[in-house]
Amino acid sequence: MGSSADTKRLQMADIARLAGVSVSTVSRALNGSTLINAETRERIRQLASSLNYSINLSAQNLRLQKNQTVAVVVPYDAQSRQHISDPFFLSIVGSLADALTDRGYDMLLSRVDAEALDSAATLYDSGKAIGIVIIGQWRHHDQLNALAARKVPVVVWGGQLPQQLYCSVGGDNVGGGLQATRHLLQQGRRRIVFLGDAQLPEVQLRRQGYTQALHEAGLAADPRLELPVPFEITAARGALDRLCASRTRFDAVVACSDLLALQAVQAVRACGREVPRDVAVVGYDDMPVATYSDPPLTTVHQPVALAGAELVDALLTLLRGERAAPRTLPVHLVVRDSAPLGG
Amino acid sequence: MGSSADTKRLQMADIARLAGVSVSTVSRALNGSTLINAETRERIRQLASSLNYSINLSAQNLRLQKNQTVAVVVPYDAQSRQHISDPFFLSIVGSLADALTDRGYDMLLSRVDAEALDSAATLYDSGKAIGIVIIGQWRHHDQLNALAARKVPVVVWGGQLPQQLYCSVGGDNVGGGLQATRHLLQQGRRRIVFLGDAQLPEVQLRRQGYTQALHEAGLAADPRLELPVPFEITAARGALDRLCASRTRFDAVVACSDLLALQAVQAVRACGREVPRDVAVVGYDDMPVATYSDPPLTTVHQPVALAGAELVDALLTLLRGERAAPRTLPVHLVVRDSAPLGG
DNA sequence: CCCGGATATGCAAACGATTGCAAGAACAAT
DNA sequence: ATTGTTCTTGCAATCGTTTGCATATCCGGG
Repeated sequence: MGSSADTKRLQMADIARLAGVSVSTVSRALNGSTLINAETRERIRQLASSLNYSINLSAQNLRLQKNQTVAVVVPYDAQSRQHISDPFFLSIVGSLADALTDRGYDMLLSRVDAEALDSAATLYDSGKAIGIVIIGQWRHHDQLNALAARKVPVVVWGGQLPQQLYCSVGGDNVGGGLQATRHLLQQGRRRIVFLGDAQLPEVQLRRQGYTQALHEAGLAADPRLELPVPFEITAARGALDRLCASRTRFDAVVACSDLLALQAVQAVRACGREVPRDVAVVGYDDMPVATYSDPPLTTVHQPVALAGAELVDALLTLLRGERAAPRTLPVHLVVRDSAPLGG
Repeated sequence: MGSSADTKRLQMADIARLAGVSVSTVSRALNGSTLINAETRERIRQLASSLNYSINLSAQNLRLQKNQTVAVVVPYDAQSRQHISDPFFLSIVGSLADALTDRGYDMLLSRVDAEALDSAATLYDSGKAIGIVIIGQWRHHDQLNALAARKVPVVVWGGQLPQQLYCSVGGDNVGGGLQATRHLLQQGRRRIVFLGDAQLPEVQLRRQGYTQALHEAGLAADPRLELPVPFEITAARGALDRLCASRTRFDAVVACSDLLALQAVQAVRACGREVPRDVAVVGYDDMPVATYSDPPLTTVHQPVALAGAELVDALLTLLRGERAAPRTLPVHLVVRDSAPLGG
């Protein structure tokens, strides 16, 4: 009694019966076919909408072999059971939601284990989605290549790598690393820590920019200054504290996210040094937190709103059967107090 | 040539032909029916998985009248064409993704115009989703009631109102407003600004807590101190600047989000006053930005991780045909520097 | 009065899976 | 040799739409 299931869902047959016509007529009327008498068509439409009828999409998709759903996959770290919580990824999700809605597609949001990115293909194989957007390459460039080889329509947010079969869209990571590091060098910093997990392609590329900037300045990269912190924020803090406690000197930090940068700020302060006087810090992503933080972060701005649109457009290109080339979106350094000009 | 569409998707009939059996046998084998000879079953499963076959869900859902998809709706403001970008809402989305994935459901993320919340019902009527989670009540309590009256399985993140037919899950807004305001009163603040759009039920409830705390302290609410700022952040800044420029005095602010609180901090500083010395500020939500901001925000913590789980559980209760009572989740004040103890 | 051509509608076969029922095969008991 | 059981498998109907084709109705012209 009172079950929500006792109200059976309306279907065309019901409308047809009430209107005294056949289901074919209802189908055509609702689809606006001119075969149907204009009056009848209008009458059926009124009836349907007054009953809040709307079509059963499983049946329609089955019949028309159609589907307007795109899967968006946010990988998670199975070991740490980490949630989707990184603000940057969530922003990309929001941006994708906007872009897909604008273009009339539905968005299916899924999580998959970051170690088994290829399992995302099930979403396509099963007909749940016509294509897949994966946020981040993580450690599995190979699996992504395998997906593309299988002709799964997939676009990945991330860096562009050699030997890449799939389409990627991402910020200019080399450029970002380069700009951040150059800026610090111009302010006279010489011992610059690089903070990020270089097993991730994007981080790897940023480190490439970092190294290149050092070389331009005639400096060699010091491995002791490369902190391969895991992705998770709280674990990063430990590594930072150890660095501060060690005899290793440093006067600046390039971090691979704004939250990492702020952890660095806190670690530096915890051992009695000041930002930016003793240590300048540059973040990455330019999330809202960067403007409001103490100090406001100098950071590499990523074009989030553009990201969603570019990812979706690339996927639609693939779906039309055309080739979609990887794209690199411009990034730029936003200078704030954590690594100011003239610091 | 080279089209991604030229590889036709596998179906059961293909597997059946290759295995030399009928589709019924394949169906039963893949579903693990014991009717099928164990050897045959294993052979078919191997074949299917080696071909990356996976079932067509439109067909399966149609046949089984089943669906494992829940729609999550994030309303947007059609006037300002505002994107899904509020960090709190995005966090709730992340939390829902976790909760749904854990329970084996898919999540369809949609946007709808906040003025037409009832249009979300299409997601249910069309069979796209078995139920709907709407994030926020916005101005349309009535529309939500209408949905519930129509037996659409819907759960809403928001406040509990009188005359409410739908199930809501939300933080304790009255309690949050009360705690925030009491805290400020205890620190000796007397002219407390309330910052938020009271057309939104959640804000309305928080204001109720605010007013109640004032009464407890023997104070009357001063309408000039209630700033009905729109939801959008940048527009709020203007209202704040006008308040600062006017002769209206105030020594504290209760804001309805952390970002609003930080706008208040900036406005206060812009007219030469200090936080918290001259004006104490309390935020709402306790997003990451609150810990890193300058100053770190005293704010009302909302249980985001719990929120997703509670919303999903409530929806599943409805889907079982049971009644789901509205739930109010506990919130608590986190005291940081923007409104410290002894300030 | 009959016929041709619109115009409007219905019949029935798909789409890809599931499942009740029937039936074939193998074998033992009578 | 006949019958009954048990174990496997296939047939065919079904889920809710869409759509090619057939059909029914109505009109004016010959």
